[in-house]
Parts: sequence; structure tokens; C-alpha cells
Amino acid sequence: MADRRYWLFKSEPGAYSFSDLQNEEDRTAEWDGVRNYRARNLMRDQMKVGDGVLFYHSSTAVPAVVGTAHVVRESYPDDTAWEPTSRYYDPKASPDNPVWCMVDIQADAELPRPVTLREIKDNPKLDGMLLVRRGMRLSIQPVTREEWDEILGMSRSGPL
DNA sequence: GCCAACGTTGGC
DNA sequence: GCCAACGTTGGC
Repeated sequence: MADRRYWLFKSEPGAYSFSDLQNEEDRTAEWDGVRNYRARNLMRDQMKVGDGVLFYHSSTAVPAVVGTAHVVRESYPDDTAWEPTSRYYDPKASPDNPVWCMVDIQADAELPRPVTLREIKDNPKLDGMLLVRRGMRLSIQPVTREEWDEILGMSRSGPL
């Protein structure tokens, strides 16, 4: 797939972990609850079926990329936005004006070992990653092919 | 728990 | 449209 793009999705493992994704039916989940416009626009405008996803665990003892997944359904309305009991409820949203969208992702594989944020920061080849630069708070980030390859390569080799 | 970075809100 | 106040994220 020549124009395959790559992404990094953050999740707090206490709320939703890579294991949770692997345990879903078809290892597939709706990525709902994104409430940041930059992240939404990336999902809505650029994410395509087949795109690669690095699954990153944030707000945990050892923040790290822990697995890979891929997009199996492109952007569609996030119906949790107009569900008043949802923790993702947004009064601006409605079925006629969804405001927020989501994609579906399917787990591929746990990495041979996690690639930690510390290692990513220590690797000069990865100093352009948004994860370690501006946009640190972005829950969905674009990743280059080179960064994708580097992280998977780090995972296949031993810790530094 | 602290705090820096960043996004959002709302008064003007 | 500016910008201060406020809230959230997320590493440490």
C-alpha cells in the first residue's frame, strides 16, 4: 500500500489497554471519545483503512509503545457525543451535527517488548516525533514511515 | 502531587 | 480578535 500512513494512538492503560483491544471481538474497537479538534481532523481527513497504528500507553509507570494495530473503518460520527450519560458527552453535538468522529482499529500484535518513552527520547533518530515535541498532548499523532520502522526495529532488538 | 504545556472559554 | 483565566494532559 503505497500511501499507507502511520499513527500513534495514546491510551491510559488503566482506562483502556492494548490487552483490552486484543480481547475485543475481532480484536476491533471503536476509537470513541476523541475531543480534540486537531486529533479529530487527522481522523476525519487523513486516516484510511489499512493505516498503521502504534498503540501507546500514557499516564502509567513506564509510558511506552506496546503494540500495533491498523485502521479497519474510516471516520464516522462518534455517537457518544450526544449521549448525555456518556463521559464523552458534548452538548454541542447531535445526530444532525455530530461534531466528533471516530475510527475503528483492529489489534495486530503486541511488540516483542515495549519501546519506552525514555528510549524514544534517547534515540536521536526519533527526536522529530511529536510525542517528544510540541503537540505532546495530542492523543492521536502522525508518525512517519521512518519512525514507525525505527520503533518496530527497537522492539525487535534488546533494550538500550 | 507538582507543574509545564497546551487547548478552550468568555469578557471586552 | 485579543488575551487572561481556567481546565486538562501527562511526564516525572
